[in-house]
Amino acid sequence: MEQIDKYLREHDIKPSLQRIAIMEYLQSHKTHPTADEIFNALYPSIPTLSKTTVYNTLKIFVEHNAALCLTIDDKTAHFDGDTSFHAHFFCLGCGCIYDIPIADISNVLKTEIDDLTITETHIYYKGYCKKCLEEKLKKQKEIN
Amino acid sequence: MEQIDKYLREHDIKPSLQRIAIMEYLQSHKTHPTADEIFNALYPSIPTLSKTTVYNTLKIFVEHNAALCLTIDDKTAHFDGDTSFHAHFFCLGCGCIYDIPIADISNVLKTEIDDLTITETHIYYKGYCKKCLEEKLKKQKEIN
DNA sequence: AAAAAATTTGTAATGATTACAAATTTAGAG
DNA sequence: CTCTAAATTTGTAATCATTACAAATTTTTT
Ligand SMILES: [Mn+2]
Ligand SMILES: [Mn+2]
Ligand SMILES: [Zn+2]
Ligand SMILES: [Zn+2]
Repeated sequence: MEQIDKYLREHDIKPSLQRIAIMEYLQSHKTHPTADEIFNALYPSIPTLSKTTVYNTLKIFVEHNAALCLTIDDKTAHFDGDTSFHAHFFCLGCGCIYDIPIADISNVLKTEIDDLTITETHIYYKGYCKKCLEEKLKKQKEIN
Repeated sequence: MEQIDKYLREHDIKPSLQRIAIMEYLQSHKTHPTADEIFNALYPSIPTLSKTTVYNTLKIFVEHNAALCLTIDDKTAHFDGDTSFHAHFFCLGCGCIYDIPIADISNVLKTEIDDLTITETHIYYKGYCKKCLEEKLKKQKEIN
């Protein structure tokens, strides 16, 4: 818990009960949760928590590079407490998101393009996890 | 225009006045427009056009791999009539999206991971275009 | 202890997207 | 050509994630 406090300070974020709880949740759950999922998970232990606070806090985390906002899912934003460079897999069936380690491609990816200043690079895979692929094939069969 | 008709048929999409107009717009405007932008652009020439039709049609295009849906912008979906593999740059200031050619990284990117079946691979850069970076620096100065 | 600043909260608004049923158009059979 | 069914389009209402905003609370400074 002291680690979280330190992590926030290192990113110029003043720790508070809510901020610590949200960052602690982000870093201990590698599921890339949505704001809503974080709220529902923390609400029982922090009954005064407001959903607005979750949204506000996540925005602060992202602005201070203490967390990543993933726009891989067109329905809702997902958040990642791991800011190291890695790719993501998004299942079009169930919506789960997995981390995908990526070899060093600094020689392939650009850090500057023409007059564009790059601040973030994202690599996303989309497809179907094992469970969802099986269900999909089963439905295909039923049709034929 | 005949080209569009053929392109749609090749993707098993029955051409209609609206579908042709939307695909024609997508392929002739490399701006990665939103559904709303497409609607506003086509409405003058097709006054009966419904925004629902634009959404429905774009969904069909994506399902048939005749267009790409970009989730790079957390505000709204953008669409791309170019389905060849390329990366995108999204300006966090003005929201413009540029195509970024990408060297062949088939050796780096995966096509199969564990039990995950990949159907799409996306590479996104985020940052600031020249104009927006200058505005941003100007505002910084004003503060200091 | 009082005042100011920062943070949190609850509610209302926003805005993109979807659900749905009616209207229109297209395709096929006779 | 005419009738009927299927496909497509349309308009409106609903959904739902996110944000705006102002009041309440907590923290910091004086
Ligand atoms: Mn991750
Ligand atoms: Mn493109
Ligand atoms: Zn799945
Ligand atoms: Zn810009």
